Amino acid sequence: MQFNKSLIAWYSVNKRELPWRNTKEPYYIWLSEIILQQTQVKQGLPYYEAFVHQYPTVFELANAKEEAVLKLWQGLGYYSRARNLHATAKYVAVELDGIFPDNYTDLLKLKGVGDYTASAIASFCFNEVAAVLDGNVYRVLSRYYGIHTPINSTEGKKVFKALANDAIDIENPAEYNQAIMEFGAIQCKPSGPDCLICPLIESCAAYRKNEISILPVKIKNKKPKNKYFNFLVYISDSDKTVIEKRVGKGIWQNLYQFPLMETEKSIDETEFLKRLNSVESFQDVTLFNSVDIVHKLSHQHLHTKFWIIKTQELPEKGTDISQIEDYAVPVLIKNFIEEFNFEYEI
DNA sequence: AATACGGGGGA
DNA sequence: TCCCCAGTATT
Repeated sequence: MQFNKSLIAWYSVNKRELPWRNTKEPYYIWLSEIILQQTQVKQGLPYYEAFVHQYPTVFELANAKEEAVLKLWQGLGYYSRARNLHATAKYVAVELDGIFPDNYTDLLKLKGVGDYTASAIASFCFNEVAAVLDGNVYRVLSRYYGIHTPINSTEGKKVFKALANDAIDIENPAEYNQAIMEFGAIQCKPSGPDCLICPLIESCAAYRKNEISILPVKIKNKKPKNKYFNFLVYISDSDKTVIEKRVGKGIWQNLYQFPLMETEKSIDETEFLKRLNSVESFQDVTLFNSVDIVHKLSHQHLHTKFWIIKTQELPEKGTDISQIEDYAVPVLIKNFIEEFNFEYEI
């Protein structure tokens, strides 16, 4: 059997039951695809359920506050996805009367929708012949055809795109796209793939040449950069603290945090007080964590200290401590809030 | 052509 | 530690 027909046959037997597989409604497909970008099904699933429950149609999502969307997205990462999700919902609801574009070219124009997502929606919802190319597809194709071109190089993207367009089943692009991704996700896994029960074992170049473990080839990531964060956790006599919105560029845009003092290296209390007192009058300061909390992102390692500052008056307008859970915060801040337990402290 | 952008999980 | 994940936008 051909490569694509074999995958479809495999898929019909082995596919997982997932909520977005029971619909062709573009809103649900789009929502699931945005959530699943660089995110495993297991991690994204509860978020998908929450969004569908909270925003059953594109109109509810469009009418929501961005703050509410970010709060529901909290913990999933890559927050530009949530901001773009909301912006696109507003665009589709208002400008397109709630009707999503019905083809690859127009879908691609939506914020947060790139080549992969446009292909996925176009094929799943409208059966357009548009081959998806995600991490799973790269792996399956590179192994099956024995391609050593790095998948994250410009050349590689070109080569694999051509291969994907060549392999797609033009009679059933939706099934084929689902099939090759599912196959990559649960059988042709990054490590320890189940080759011995693989329907493609006879014709798989990587298996024949014993290259399963070295394919796909990928250009290595650069080392993450170290950063040193000091969060100023104020507690006033009237049980307020200071929390502020992250604006501008960089990570966690539009999420909330305690006032941040970033330093070149890890600092001690003397150094901290020196920098703090150059701005403010006396405070009672204690360090929450004696050892830096290292929050690891894919491109940054954040060495973090939380400084508890008890004070009569806040340096700026405060927020009731009882309300901090309402704000969308990075996981680093969320973990601190849970561990610190303000209620016990005040 | 590179880099920024999160967080969780597997080996 | 390092790699991967239903990638996209910006530089």
